[in-house]
Amino acid sequence: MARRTSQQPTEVELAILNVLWDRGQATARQIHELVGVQRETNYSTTVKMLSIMLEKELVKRDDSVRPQLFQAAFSRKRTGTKMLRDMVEKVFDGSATALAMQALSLKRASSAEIAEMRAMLDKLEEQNDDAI
Amino acid sequence: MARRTSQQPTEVELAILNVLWDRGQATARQIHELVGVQRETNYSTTVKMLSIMLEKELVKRDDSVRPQLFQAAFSRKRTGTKMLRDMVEKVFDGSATALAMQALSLKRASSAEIAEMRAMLDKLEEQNDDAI
DNA sequence: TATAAATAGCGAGAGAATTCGCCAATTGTG
DNA sequence: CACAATTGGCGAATTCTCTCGCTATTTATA
Repeated sequence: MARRTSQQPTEVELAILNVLWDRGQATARQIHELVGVQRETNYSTTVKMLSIMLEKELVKRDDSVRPQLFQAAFSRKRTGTKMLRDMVEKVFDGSATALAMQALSLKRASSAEIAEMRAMLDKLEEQNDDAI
Repeated sequence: MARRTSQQPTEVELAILNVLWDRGQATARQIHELVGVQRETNYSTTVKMLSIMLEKELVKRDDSVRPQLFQAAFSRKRTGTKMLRDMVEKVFDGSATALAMQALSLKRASSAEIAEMRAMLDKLEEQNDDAI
C-alpha cells in the first residue's frame, strides 16, 4: 500500500512560492534564478516543478504572454494559516497560544514588534468582551 | 538524482511522537493502539516506523525490559522550536513575530491566555531594556 | 530567412516515506 | 514441556518528491 499525499506544500514548492510571493509574478527562468540562490538544480527541474504545482493548483499560469508568467494561487498569509493550523494540531497539542508564545521566544523581538503584539492582544480582548 | 531527506519529522513520525510526548514511554503495541485512533494501519507498520525512527534517532528504546519501551529523543518543545524556526524562514519571510500574530488569530484566545501573552511581552520588553 | 538561443513539455529514474506480509524470537498458558 | 499468542525484524511493494536528459516549439539574431 502507499501513503497519501501531504496537504501542505513541500520544501521545493515552498521555495518557489516564496519567490512568487515576493515578486507577484515571474517567468520560469526568473523563478529558477531566484530559487537557485540556495538550490543548485537544473532549469528543467524548475519547469517540471512548476508543471506539477500547476496540476496541484498551487500556482496559476498566464499563457497569454511569452514567456508564460506564474503566480501563486494562494497568498503567503493563507498558506501560512493553513500550515500553522496543521502544526498546532500535530505538534502543539491544539494550542495556538502555546505555538505563538514559543514563536515569540525564537528571536528577540523589537520594541515596535512588541507594541504591535500588544495592540493585537487588545483587539482580541475586545472581541472577548463583545462576546460576553 | 534525488532529493535529500527532510530535516523535520514526517507526518506519521509526528503522530508517534505525539503519543510519546503525551505518555512519556510506551510499548510498540501501546503506540500502535493510540496512533490507530486516527490512522488505520497494521501493527507491523508501527513497528517498522519505530525502527526507522530509531535509526534517525528520533526515539530511544529501552531494551532492558520486555516488551521494549520507546520514548521521544527530543521534547515536544524542542521539536516545536525547530519546526517553527524552519517555518519562519520558509513561509514567514524570517519574521517570528508575524508568525506569532497569525497563530494568535487562528482561534479565539481566552482571557487567561491573553494575560499570559501580555506577561510574556513584558518579559521580552524587559530584556530589551536590559540590553540597551 | 537561416541559425542560434531560450522556453516548454515529457518520460524516466533515484530515493524517501509508508505500507504490509512473513518469519523468528520471546513470552504466556494449560 | 507443548502450544498459542505476542513481539520484533526485515524485505518487498507502492506512491510521492525531486531530479534530469532529450526533443519540440517559440523567439531572437545575424
